[in-house]
Amino acid sequence: MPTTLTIGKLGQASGVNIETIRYYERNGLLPSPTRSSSGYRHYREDDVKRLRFIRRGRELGFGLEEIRSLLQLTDQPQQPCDTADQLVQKHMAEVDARIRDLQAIRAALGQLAGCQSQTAEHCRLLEALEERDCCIKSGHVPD
Amino acid sequence: MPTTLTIGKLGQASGVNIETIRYYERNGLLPSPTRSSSGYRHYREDDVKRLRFIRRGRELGFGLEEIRSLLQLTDQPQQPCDTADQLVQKHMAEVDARIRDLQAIRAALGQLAGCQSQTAEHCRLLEALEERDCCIKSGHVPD
DNA sequence: GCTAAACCCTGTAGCCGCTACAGGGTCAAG
DNA sequence: CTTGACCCTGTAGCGGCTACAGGGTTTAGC
Repeated sequence: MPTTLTIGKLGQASGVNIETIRYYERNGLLPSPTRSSSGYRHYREDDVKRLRFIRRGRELGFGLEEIRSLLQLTDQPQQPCDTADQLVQKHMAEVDARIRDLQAIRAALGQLAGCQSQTAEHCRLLEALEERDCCIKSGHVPD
Repeated sequence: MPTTLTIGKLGQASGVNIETIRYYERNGLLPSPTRSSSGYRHYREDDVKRLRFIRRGRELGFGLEEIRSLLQLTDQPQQPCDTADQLVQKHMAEVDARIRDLQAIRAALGQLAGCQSQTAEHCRLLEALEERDCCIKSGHVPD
């Protein structure tokens, strides 16, 4: 059983795409691994951990810069962790705002859906987009 | 009072950034306007309407391709509008899914927030990211 | 008439977080 | 010894803008 992994194996073990792994390396989220004589990357178990950490952070909606900060904290276990908590709080507020925005959009769409008109001329959606001043409050545009 | 608008005035009237207006023109959402002898764009009232239409569509979270379809419908008022309604339904389902994803994330964050640990070593967030298998169900990564 | 500021033009590059090539080299199984 | 699966680098694309750089034009005030 090998103690090192090729990038393909690392991808399998961590659930992260190979191209994404190389991307993380370029961006300094993952340290440059050792190389074989032919230039192949060789990873260790630590890298699997680190990559999983990143993946879970992404699943929670953290940006890569935020994840970078969190990784820095794990690298220095004696550091105070209040910055981590602040990060969570801030992110949570953003998620909440995002949910509210989407719920407003959802409500507006609900009003527009189910148009019974046969032609575009009197379609509820099209009229709403053409004529109303604004359907939703938030200035934030999603997606 | 002029019947035509410069791009700056159009931007003000429609609430859309000048650079964005030019971007929409490049992408065929807005027709190429007439030009003055010195090459300045000159717009008509119709363009304000069209641009507002686009802006409202964006505020509802539609993509530019979807908005393109909707604009096509408004250009042909005799067309049936069921495609518009299908578009709304589809988009609404996506918004719903997105809201559910974010609520799952929000719940997971709520569990992690408020860590009382002093050091990163035993921080709740960092431990969660390092050790747990997966915090949330959806494979979809947001933002 | 002249100058300065405010506007307009084109074209290109950057943002985020990947993803998808092209065009090569390497390694392991049969 | 070949075939296929893997790996490498570098670059370009996605969406939906936004931000320049480096120019030209118009307008307001003196």
